[in-house]
Amino acid sequence: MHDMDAPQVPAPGLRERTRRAVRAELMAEAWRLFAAQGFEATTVEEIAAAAGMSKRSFFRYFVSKEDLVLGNLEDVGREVAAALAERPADESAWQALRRAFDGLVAEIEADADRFRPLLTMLRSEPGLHASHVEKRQRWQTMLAPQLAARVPARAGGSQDRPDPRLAALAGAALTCFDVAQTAWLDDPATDLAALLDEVMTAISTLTP
Amino acid sequence: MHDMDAPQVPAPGLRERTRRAVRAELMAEAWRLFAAQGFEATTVEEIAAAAGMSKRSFFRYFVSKEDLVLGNLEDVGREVAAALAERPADESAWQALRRAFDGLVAEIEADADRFRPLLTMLRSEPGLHASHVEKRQRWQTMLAPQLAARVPARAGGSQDRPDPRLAALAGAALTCFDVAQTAWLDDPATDLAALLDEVMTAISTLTP
DNA sequence: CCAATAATGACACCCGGTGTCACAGTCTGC
DNA sequence: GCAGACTGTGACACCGGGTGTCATTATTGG
Repeated sequence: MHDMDAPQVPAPGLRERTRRAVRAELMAEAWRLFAAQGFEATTVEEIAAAAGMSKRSFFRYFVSKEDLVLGNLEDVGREVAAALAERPADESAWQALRRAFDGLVAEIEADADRFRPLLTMLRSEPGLHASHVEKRQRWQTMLAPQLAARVPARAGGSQDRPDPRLAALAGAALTCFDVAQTAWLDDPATDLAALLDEVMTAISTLTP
Repeated sequence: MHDMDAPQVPAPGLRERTRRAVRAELMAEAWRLFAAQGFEATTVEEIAAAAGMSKRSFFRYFVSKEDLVLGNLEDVGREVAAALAERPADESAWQALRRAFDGLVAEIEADADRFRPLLTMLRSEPGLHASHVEKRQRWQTMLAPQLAARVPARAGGSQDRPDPRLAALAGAALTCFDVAQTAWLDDPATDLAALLDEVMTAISTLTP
């Protein structure tokens, strides 16, 4: 394999670099406005104007106004799924799920000052909240297949369709994460990791 | 307690009756159009015209186009919460949650032919799906407080804030319901109750 | 029958989002 | 150096969901 022709990952290329710069500029400007007037009250035209461009061009960088806020959530989901895939094989599904969140939890707690207003906005603005919940529910479909090896085979079910128990486990873990995150937002004293531990062990001990 | 002076429930009043009739008419007309062309492809103006009224009047009966589809979900959530509250006290939280779904499960299976296209549409149309997920997540806040008596007191937590473990249990049960419902849509052969049983017992047995 | 009240239609408007077109820049190969 | 091809951009019109307003029309109650 030659070098010189790597398509996207190792060669950002000037095109892609400027594109990323403009996206970052738009995000920064948008965030300033959101903090000042809220998400809904800020219009796309304002954001575009603040970054010195037309509304039409804004939509060439973000597919929607919500995408500006929630776009990177897709990658975060992939990171969690990757972390789950790399957990040792002797961990149970539930343990592995708990550990798969470690990176994200650490990241959030590391600069909580940046994440707290973001997450708070995600809960307060209705449209944003809906999209957030939906996007995060799609993590479930990324995580579920990774659990197959950690769960005994299904009793009677057909093997061709995806095992709903895996989806349920992944979904329950994500619910725990969401609940812990919410409690963490409401009570700045406690730390997120402890909350997640408490909530996930509650599921394992209180479900029979 | 006298009778004769119940304010709204037993005395619909002609005003409210016609209002309900118009709402029903709009829903029927809308559903016909949705089935023919899909949710997004059907415009509010079409629905209103089909029911013989202006677009403006449509929004006097439904706060949004999505509300026409998801409006009753609010009441369904209340029904589930009521069913949960009436479960015998000796049932565990998880058992009570499972049983609280019985009414809804029976209702769905009773006329599956009506629910199947509805639920399928909720999953296929993106905007609708987002609102659905969000609305159903609000069931969590209705169910969680009912579980307090079925769960041992928290270890170190403050008593003034809501117990996140309750929200996690309710949320996990709702996730199970959602997963079972999805599997039921994909595989018309199995019955919903059995799927819900399988998935909820999977959570209780596979979480350690 | 008449006055207060509610429902309606018509119209203008906002905002998120898209399609289109013409124009500028840049990057190629000749 | 130049003709392209490709890309990014602004301008404009347009769509559709949703709202504010106002004048007109039922309905209701006295």
